[in-house]
Amino acid sequence: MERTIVLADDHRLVREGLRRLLEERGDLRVVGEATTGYEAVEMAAEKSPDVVLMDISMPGLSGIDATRRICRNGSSSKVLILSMHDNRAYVEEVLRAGAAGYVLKDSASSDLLQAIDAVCGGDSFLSPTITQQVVDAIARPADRPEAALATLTDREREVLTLIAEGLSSKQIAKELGVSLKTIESHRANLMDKLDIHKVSGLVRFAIRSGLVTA
Amino acid sequence: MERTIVLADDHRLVREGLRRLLEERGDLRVVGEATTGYEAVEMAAEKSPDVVLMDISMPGLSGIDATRRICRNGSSSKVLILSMHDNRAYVEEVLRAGAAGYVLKDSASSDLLQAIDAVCGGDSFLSPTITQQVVDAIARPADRPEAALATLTDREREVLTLIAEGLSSKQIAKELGVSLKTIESHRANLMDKLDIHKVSGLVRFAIRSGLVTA
DNA sequence: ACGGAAATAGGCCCCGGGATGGAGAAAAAG
DNA sequence: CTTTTTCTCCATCCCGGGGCCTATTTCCGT
Repeated sequence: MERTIVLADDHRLVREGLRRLLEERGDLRVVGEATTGYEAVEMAAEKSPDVVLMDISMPGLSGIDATRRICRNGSSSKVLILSMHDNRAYVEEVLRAGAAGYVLKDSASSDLLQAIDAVCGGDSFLSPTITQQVVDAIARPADRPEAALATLTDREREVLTLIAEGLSSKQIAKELGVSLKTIESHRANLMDKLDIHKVSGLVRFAIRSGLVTA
Repeated sequence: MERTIVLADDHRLVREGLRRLLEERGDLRVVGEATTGYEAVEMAAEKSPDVVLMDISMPGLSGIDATRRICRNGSSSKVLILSMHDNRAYVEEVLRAGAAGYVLKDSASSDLLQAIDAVCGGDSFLSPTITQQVVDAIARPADRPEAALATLTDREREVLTLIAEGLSSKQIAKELGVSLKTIESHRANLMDKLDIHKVSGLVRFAIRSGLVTA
């Protein structure tokens, strides 16, 4: 089955190179080329390609903004970002904009072809380097707060959880069936141990520690 | 260059099948098989393979715990999880345990081979389905609150951010160079608009919205 | 020019809760 | 069995801030 593709990149040589790379495979056909974000949005609407291969840095409307518009317009086209940047912040932004994949420009061509297959199949694709970063981000967080969390007693951890869930000391007291004063003590003690003296800080600590979800 | 591999799975037929699958390629050699988590840990220490291909559900020590031990022992072996479960909770747990990749059991064999190459090269690898989930998790958060967030004025959003960062109204007033009462007004207004009347709720909303990080 | 939204500011009341300082009982650790 | 930790409870002080109401200025869109 043939896949249709729109290329969006402001450098002609890059577009021509990509076009040859893609069409070499036989089942991929480039049906349009855009040189600005605006053109990419228009062309996505006109041609309804399976994939829009989008560069981020383009004159006028950036690739990120173009992605946002295409995805917001309920298009069935998948946007695959082709970028030279491997910052995690960038990646998060384009994914939030609705991109289905993120391929680095120094990837092997096989990676790009694989990415196209993945997004056409409804899956997401991230370049290995990006995947690495995402995995690091998932793996890291639980390391730090765990130590401080361990210094709390079971009861204190329970109280902290309920604080982070938005209950007042009075509500917590009722919930746990003890006196208001008791909760206030636990509260004071855990704040002391964690050296966090604001509700906002406690909530963020509880979320980082996995006691509650944001 | 030849890669050495240790298989850890409690089902013999699975191990034998994997062994053939891997050795078919010529540059992969299975140097050991483990049937429990304990055996996997021992074998990783003895043979120092490039990759430990680890099932999660094994009698005794689970694959997750085995992964944790192997990684904590400063082994240079990469652990590649081979699992039938695609729960995000599972994935996060094994990644935190130190696994370099996560491959689903219903993947194509080419995915598995690719995963082995990736982790040997120092990259991480996630099965496409898993990548999809991770991307969703990154992309989603900004969707829901965005509507409510849009009803806030720039100033209110600014104040909300500072509240979530733990500043008191007085500090925010100083920071923004306006009167305390002004901040209290903004505060009251944004709480009204969001219908969130507790600091804890505001902080969680701000985190979900991406205004601040946990 | 007029109406509305946003940003600014003030007053008043009162509740939640942080800081400080004890104190007794039960459970775990030694 | 003693010591320590944990959980329980109480009092006083006073600040931060939520609820409620009003008012001024600026700016934007009609």
